[in-house]
Amino acid sequence: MANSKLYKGSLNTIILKLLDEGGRMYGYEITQKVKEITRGELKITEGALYPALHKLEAEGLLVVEVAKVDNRLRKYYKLTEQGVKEKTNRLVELEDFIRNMEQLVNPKWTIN
Amino acid sequence: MANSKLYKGSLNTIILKLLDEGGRMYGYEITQKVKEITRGELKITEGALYPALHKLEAEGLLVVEVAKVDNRLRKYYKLTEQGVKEKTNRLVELEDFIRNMEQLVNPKWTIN
DNA sequence: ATCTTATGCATAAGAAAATTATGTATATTT
DNA sequence: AAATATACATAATTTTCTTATGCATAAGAT
Repeated sequence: MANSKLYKGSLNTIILKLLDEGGRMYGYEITQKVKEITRGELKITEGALYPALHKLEAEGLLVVEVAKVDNRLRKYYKLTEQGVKEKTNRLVELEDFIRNMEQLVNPKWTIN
Repeated sequence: MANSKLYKGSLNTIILKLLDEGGRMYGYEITQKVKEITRGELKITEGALYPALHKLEAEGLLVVEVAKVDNRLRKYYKLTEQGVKEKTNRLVELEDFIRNMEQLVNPKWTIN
């Protein structure tokens, strides 16, 4: 995914958020979008992405729709109703995580 | 570590940062400090902490000093010179990570 | 014309980092 | 006396990712 181990665990959140925005996206499109948004700093590998998509689908958070464009296969994914809810949860978790990490590395107020 | 998977991969960064501030700390103290700073939201488990400390020590980023307080054992850890450098790198990575994640979930500027 | 890169999917083996479950031992609180 | 807090440790398992590989078509470069 990246040179930093910090991204471990964040892939599902990223997928859910992008699908929420994009309406529907296919795997390769997700990898490109992420690369674009992070200006090349984060590259989603296929070995991580496809299993993650399959898992989210199996969990009922995504539905897939197969299309053929230019004689090439595409699998469009979109959020289910449950997926939208889970996306919201994941984003809250992400905000909490970021807040806690910033508090840890740059404490704004001390307790004692 | 926490209910959210996002913390996966961030433990070493947390340890290095806390030791940089605290000068020297022992394992249990780290767990309490983290709980305190995050107001209970992040609990470091021993099963994660102790192996992590041992690994950082083996990598030469920490040195240990054993003490006996109230007839109980304590292993004080502190950063080596190399540990201080690595801490700096990890904090930069953390900032990059946070910046990228915020850009992904809440894009402030579009590219196209 | 051929080779490389881009597009598009997929899985399998292995590594890394955690969780969960134990285990030992002393001190303090109820 | 029992439960909780303090203090360390490891082993089995799970989760998530990397790395490597595989197949196939389209487009661009030499």
